[in-house]
Amino acid sequence: MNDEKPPSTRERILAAAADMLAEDGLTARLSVRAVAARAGVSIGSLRHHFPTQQDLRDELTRRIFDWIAPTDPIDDRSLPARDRLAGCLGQVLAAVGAGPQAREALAVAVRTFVTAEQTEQVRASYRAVERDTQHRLEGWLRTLAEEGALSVDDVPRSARLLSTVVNGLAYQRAMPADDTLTERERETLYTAVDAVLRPHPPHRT
Amino acid sequence: MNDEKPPSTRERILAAAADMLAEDGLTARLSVRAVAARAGVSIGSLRHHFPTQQDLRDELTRRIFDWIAPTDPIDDRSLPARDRLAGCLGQVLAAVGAGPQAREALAVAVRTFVTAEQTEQVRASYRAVERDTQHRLEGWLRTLAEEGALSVDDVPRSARLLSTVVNGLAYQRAMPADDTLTERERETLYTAVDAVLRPHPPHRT
DNA sequence: ACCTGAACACCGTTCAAGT
DNA sequence: ACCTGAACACCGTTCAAGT
Repeated sequence: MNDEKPPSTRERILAAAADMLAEDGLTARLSVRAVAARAGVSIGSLRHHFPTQQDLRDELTRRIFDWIAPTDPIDDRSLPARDRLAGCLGQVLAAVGAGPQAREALAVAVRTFVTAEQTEQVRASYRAVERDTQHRLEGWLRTLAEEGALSVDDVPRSARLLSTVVNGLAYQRAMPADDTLTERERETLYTAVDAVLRPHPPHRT
Repeated sequence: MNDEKPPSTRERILAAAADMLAEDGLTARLSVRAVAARAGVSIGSLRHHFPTQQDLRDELTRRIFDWIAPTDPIDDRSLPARDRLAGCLGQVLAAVGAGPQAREALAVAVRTFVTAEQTEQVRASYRAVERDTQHRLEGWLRTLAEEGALSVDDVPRSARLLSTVVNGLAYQRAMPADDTLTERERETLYTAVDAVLRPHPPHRT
């Protein structure tokens, strides 16, 4: 059966932008004119579907994040430790969301813990959140420590670094960064993960 | 005695840019035309002294940081590389402050960039701040790379990790803190620094 | 060496006009 | 509703020309 539908203009625009991103990587310049030309669509038409250039980028990043990582891979021993740990951290970040959702998340956090009156109640709530995060991270790290990927003694300190990195990434996601910082985010995540795990677990290259 | 010297064009340009930054805060729009007009100088003249707009920004941030922290620990070669780098990051964090001051800093950042209407102006301002930070970090790392403390190829990636870590620490400083924050902060900072500098004993790959 | 401003090649957004 | 492209108001950089 033929369920091929002619791609809508909106989809063609998104596909064109995705192609450009895939080709040029981080340096891709997704200008109105370039994307419109690539999609074979007028500037006005692009603007009709995406009122601002940022709307285009937001939708694009939303799809990219949807496309990756639905499962928790810490127990998937078929993968290298670093990939499993990075996957877990990626899921934590997935909960933060991207674009407007990430901004909302940070705004809520700041409203709740920073600009709110600093009562003991507030402080306790934050400590609880912090502790949960720390426990979660330490759990993952202990799993990997049992496999020798790192020393158990390093678990708390490493968990703290990773939690700081995740906080930093969540912060950066909330900031009006450029289009898709996914690639750089991945890179930062892996740099942090490799800093925590034993140097060079796999011997192959 | 009169030691008043007529400010050079270069200084007038920097002063004009500094004024605009002081007036409008981080969202100040330091375009070639705006700065040149404010300084009473032509576009070409501005370009003669600052070949690119980023050169202007770099010099501006360099002076601002010189103003608040005149000594740069990176140049103190009597100390190990890791202590010098950690010292530089510590200075960045010192600007963030602690306690109420750190909360205020985060609140302002969120108000300015996150909950504010996401205009192109706002995005451009944040990108500029981000770029300035990145350049500053890369400058430090390049200094250490020349001494062999890390590879020049790793500089951009390492700078991004450190910038994420600093953002994460600034975030955590703003949150209702534990007592022993500073100690753990130091530890996290050093873990990150050691991750960036030549990892572990001289086991060459 | 320093300075000028026009010119160039971009950018994102708006909008009257078509279908 | 969807699409078009010209027009507008910016941007950073280049450059022939002046002093």
